[in-house]
Amino acid sequence: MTQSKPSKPVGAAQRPQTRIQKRNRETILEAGLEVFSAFGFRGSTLDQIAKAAGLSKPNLLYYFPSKEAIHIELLSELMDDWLAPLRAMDAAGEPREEILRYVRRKLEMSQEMPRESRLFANEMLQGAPHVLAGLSGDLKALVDAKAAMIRGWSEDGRIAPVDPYHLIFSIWALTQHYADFDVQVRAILGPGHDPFIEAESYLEMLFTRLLAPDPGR
Amino acid sequence: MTQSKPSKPVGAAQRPQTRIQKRNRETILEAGLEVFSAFGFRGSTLDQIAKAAGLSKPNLLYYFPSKEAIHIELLSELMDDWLAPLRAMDAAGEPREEILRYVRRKLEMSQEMPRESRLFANEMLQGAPHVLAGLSGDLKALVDAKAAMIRGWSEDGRIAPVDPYHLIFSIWALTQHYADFDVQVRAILGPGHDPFIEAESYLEMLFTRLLAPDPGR
DNA sequence: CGTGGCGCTGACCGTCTGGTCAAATCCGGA
DNA sequence: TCCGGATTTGACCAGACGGTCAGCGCCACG
Repeated sequence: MTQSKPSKPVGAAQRPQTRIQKRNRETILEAGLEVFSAFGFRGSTLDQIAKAAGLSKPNLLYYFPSKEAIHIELLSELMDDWLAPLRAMDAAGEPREEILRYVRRKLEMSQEMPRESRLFANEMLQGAPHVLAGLSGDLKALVDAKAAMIRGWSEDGRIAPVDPYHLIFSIWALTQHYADFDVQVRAILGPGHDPFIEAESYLEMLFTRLLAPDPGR
Repeated sequence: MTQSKPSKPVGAAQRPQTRIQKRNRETILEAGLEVFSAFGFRGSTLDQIAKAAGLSKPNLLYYFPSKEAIHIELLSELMDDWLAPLRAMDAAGEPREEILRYVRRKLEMSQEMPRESRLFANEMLQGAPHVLAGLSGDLKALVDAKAAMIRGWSEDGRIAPVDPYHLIFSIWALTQHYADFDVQVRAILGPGHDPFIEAESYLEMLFTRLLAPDPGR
């Protein structure tokens, strides 16, 4: 029977005990984010991650059972942070301000956490093999709730009538685009432009016009 | 000196002579598109592509000098098709109709050519190592020209004032999102929804409201 | 000042991967 | 029919990859 390695930390199941464990797990996840977001899952190697973390490859595998485990851990951590601003959208607030705040916050996150955005985009492009369950579960439930809220605002005439699901999609698409396609955006704008500053006022204008109630009547 | 393989086809430099060559090159590119778009460049293997093409691996390398050569060929072919609708935007047309036609065509392409869209997105996420030159060259020139055109429309009061560059970015982001994040979109909408049909009317509405001249005054 | 277990590592393994090569097969034109 | 080049392939290679393992240091605690 198996002996040895009696307390090898497995995945994220148990409580991370030692502070060394906590520190090294965080170091590894940080390095994993750096590498995975730049090269994708299959394009990244344990050696790359180990080097970025300043640890040896076997040491990585002492804290995580496999390369995939690091990836999965990153993705599940990500989903929480990523959706927090959507959760914060408040039915009691002023509708256009709530939506615009969400747009602004999401754009901020694209600027400050482009690696997370790319990691997520990569996962989606591959067909979301690791998070598909989460998508049609938690995420769908959250979006359903918020969509109902937005629909309520539309029906009350506080914002123009819009499909709330596609409104949310368009917020995601427009904000994450500036992180995921950063190279293209910068190549086209040329030097001397800050994509994110310009995007902020552009998106504010776009959603203001889109949501203005009684646009023509 | 090198003898043998006197007429081995190299890249896309020479004229593809035989019809066998033409057929097989097309078969390989089709298979490469299938595999690369699903797994990314590093995530795809020559064996996968060979299997998808129904050819042997050495045979692949008889027609293309390397895995990367297949990838590059696909990307450069792609850029042309991908930008054709933008090229077709006509200064002489009715501005809103020209822009909306572009949006519709781009959305159509997302639906009909999702593999190309994902291939391109993958390349962007990795920092566009193979097409960076093209981005800041041809692409930038094309976008500059069309942006100037759109700015002219704005200044003439035929559409509302908008930053033309970010207008173009938003068209790309909103249409390609439905191809690249297809899994997520479908997971959230649930069965019984056709994302692309809904997207068409949503985007038409969005850009109509965005571009309507004299929105409030 | 032991000592037991946590933390860490060099060496190693089996597999996969991109690519090569010599040889076999195919095929159109003379 | 025959031939030379075009096409195809099985066998192979060197390196990279994810992962394993036995053992070594080190440190907290008694």
